[in-house]
Amino acid sequence: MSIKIYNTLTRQKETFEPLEEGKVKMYVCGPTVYNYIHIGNARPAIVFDTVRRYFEYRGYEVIYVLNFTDVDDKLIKAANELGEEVPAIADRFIEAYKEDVGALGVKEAVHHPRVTENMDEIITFIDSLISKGYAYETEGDVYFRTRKFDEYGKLSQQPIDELQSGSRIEVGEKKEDPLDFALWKEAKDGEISWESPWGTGRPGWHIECSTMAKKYLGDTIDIHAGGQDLTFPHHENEIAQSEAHNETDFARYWMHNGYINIENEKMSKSLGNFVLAHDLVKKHDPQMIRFFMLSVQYRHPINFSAELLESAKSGFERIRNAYENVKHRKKTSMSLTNDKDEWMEETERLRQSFIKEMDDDFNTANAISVLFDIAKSANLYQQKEQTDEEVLEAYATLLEDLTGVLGLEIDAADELQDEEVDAKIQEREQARKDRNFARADQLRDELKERGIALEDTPQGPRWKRG
RNA sequence: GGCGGCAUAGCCAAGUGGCAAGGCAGAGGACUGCAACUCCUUUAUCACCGGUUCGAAUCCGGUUGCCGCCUCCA
Repeated sequence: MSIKIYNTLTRQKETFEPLEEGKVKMYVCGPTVYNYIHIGNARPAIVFDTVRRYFEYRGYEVIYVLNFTDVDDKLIKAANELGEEVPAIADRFIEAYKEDVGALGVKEAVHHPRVTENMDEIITFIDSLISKGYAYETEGDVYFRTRKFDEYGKLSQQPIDELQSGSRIEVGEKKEDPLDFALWKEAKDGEISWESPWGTGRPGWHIECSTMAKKYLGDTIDIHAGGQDLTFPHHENEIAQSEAHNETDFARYWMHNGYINIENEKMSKSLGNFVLAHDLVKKHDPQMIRFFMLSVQYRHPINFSAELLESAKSGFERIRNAYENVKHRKKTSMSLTNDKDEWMEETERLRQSFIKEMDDDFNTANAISVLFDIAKSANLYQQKEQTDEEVLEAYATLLEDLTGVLGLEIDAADELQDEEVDAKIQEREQARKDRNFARADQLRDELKERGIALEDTPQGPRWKRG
């Protein structure tokens, strides 16, 4: 069995074949760090983290690179507005990004390159493009000669002449052609800048990714990923730069995630209808946000609302309950042999069906439906009069493994310990024995007010927070 | 104007040629002292109109509606 990926470049699903056996070289376009990220920015972080986790689950080593754009127009603007230096702002929001995305279960990348730390490589890259005739300098700026790259438009599948009709020609244009894009921008007075053969300035937006992907992963990488809107022009330009420079294919598989909408409208900083991940993870269990995001195929749009988040939460509770049911039952189970084998086979069958769904272009929506199948199966087994410890353990492990692949943390506190709660439960049990149900209910209500939910099972009472 | 996507039950969402997954919400039942958890039962002429086919949500043509990219954007 093999993993299939929908490749934007070919507009079809293709079997994944790594350049190097057992390795995946993956570059994801990261945030421009001038503000907190909104939940739209959180989607690619979560989606591609899940892709990475799945590759790892399937035995690949993933060299995961996610860059930070720590100098550009928006950062300079923010610096002016806040009266701070660009690096201070960048540092602050890189930390915030890591914190927010970390709360959402996203693993740290293997490399987190920053533009400002790769300035030499960027300048060398641009210089080399000029030598090859793919770029030219005018009045301190350097532009890429777009029409010289024959395959321009192959990712977005736009005929080059149609692009021109839509492109904006700015006043005081220094470009040879409106399609040309900036590799290097001359610094205005007081702007943060670096020395270069073309005077002081800073890199254009696209060049950083070409340079850093090459530096950390090589001339050709396996997977390049990002939001749908980056397809054009960002990724198209990256291809042009990298392939002109390296004279080989840049990325083999291009993956793009769909948008998050608010009230069916695109969420964006410019429209002002965005929800900051920073705020959201404080209001809701970040696990639920992640579960919600993964409940839809990554290429499709998601509509976001508090109601939908609640609905996802109820769903995830079901899976978590099944896990707790199994864990709890394990305490009172014994070893049996009669139907053990078929249940063990059942757990393996369920694991395989999860793999099958994820193999199909990381279909997390279907993978989650397998999680629900597992929950049902586990609940049915757990309710039998006699249960086998190994089977229960197999279900628990299965749920831990597969929720882990999705970056979800199911492993709640194993042994809840609280003497005061235990004392109340004991008291309630006595009251129940005495058929003093008024007192028993009173005790249960008291606990509930403290955020502790009691559940009576055939194996005795248990409790959980929430 | 160019390129592309979407339309499936009250809501969310898979499925892309062979009897329409799953979840949430609702209804009924089992379990329970009552609950909770759980289990069982239950809800769809797949936007519309044509066509291809033994067979279409799925392929083709058209219509309508919504959305995105072409300009900073995940």
